[in-house]
Amino acid sequence: MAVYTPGQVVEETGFSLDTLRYYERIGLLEPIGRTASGQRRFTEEDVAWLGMIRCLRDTGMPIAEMLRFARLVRQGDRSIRDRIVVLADHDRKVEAQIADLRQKQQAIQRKIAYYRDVLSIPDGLRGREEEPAS
Amino acid sequence: MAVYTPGQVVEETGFSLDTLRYYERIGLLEPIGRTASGQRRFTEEDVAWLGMIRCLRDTGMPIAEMLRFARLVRQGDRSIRDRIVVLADHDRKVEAQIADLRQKQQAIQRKIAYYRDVLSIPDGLRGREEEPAS
DNA sequence: GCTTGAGGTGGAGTGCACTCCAGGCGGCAG
DNA sequence: CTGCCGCCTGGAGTGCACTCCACCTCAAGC
Repeated sequence: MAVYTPGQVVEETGFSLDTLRYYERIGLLEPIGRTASGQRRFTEEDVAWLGMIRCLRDTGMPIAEMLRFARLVRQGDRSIRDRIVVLADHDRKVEAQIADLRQKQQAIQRKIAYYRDVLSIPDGLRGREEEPAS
Repeated sequence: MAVYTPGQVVEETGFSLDTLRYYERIGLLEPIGRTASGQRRFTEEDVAWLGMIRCLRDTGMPIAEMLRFARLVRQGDRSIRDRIVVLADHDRKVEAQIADLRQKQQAIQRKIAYYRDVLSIPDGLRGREEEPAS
């Protein structure tokens, strides 16, 4: 089974070396295997788990909650129902996040449109207008 | 023209009183008008600007960039082209953010589906399966 | 007149998620 | 043999965006 050096994992996952060590320290990664001289060697499984971490992190899950999820994963198959609960809950939060982002984005786009509009009115004809209620 | 007490602005904008003061201190809000005894009174315009701030902040614009935008706004109409550049640029970033979120969300949903699948297989028939490549 | 509550100030503190540093080790290319 | 590179450790430091604190003042209600 293939193993990865820290450098390769940095390359593959996009996490910095310091971040990987940090994640191990706080227990988000279980202790990573070592060579005789003490260097880390990540397994395929470690890298896959880091992929999961990336998804959760990039969708805004705080580390404390990822830790809770990590503990569930370590409990093995009997925690699968709980894991579904955690992920489904997070999925809902991501959905809400996207909806909120879309809404705010529309306000920004309206503002851009408003500015474009102001520019398209020749200076001489421009009255004292209100800005839109953003 | 209507004015708002700090409490009313907290109510309307959802920013905390401390945050409002902080925004004024760092110059994200221009100096807010005061009563004779020194209490803030926000104008309609201040509140509208706070609405803009909220959009930008909630879509991930760092304060440093909001400050740049605020400076443009203070320069008046001749900065409108620059403001469009800033907002359009940010709009693109928000779009990318949403796309990324959607993608990560799908990975999470696949994971949920995988877990549901594991649960639906009676224990006795369950083999030694790999987790999906997240 | 006294309490209560909203608000004022300057400055220190917080929480999160890293990120950096000094000093040291093991392997290998020249 | 000598660099140098990649990696090791414990611990300190960073950046961001607030948030809290102690202490003070004003305005209104009982």
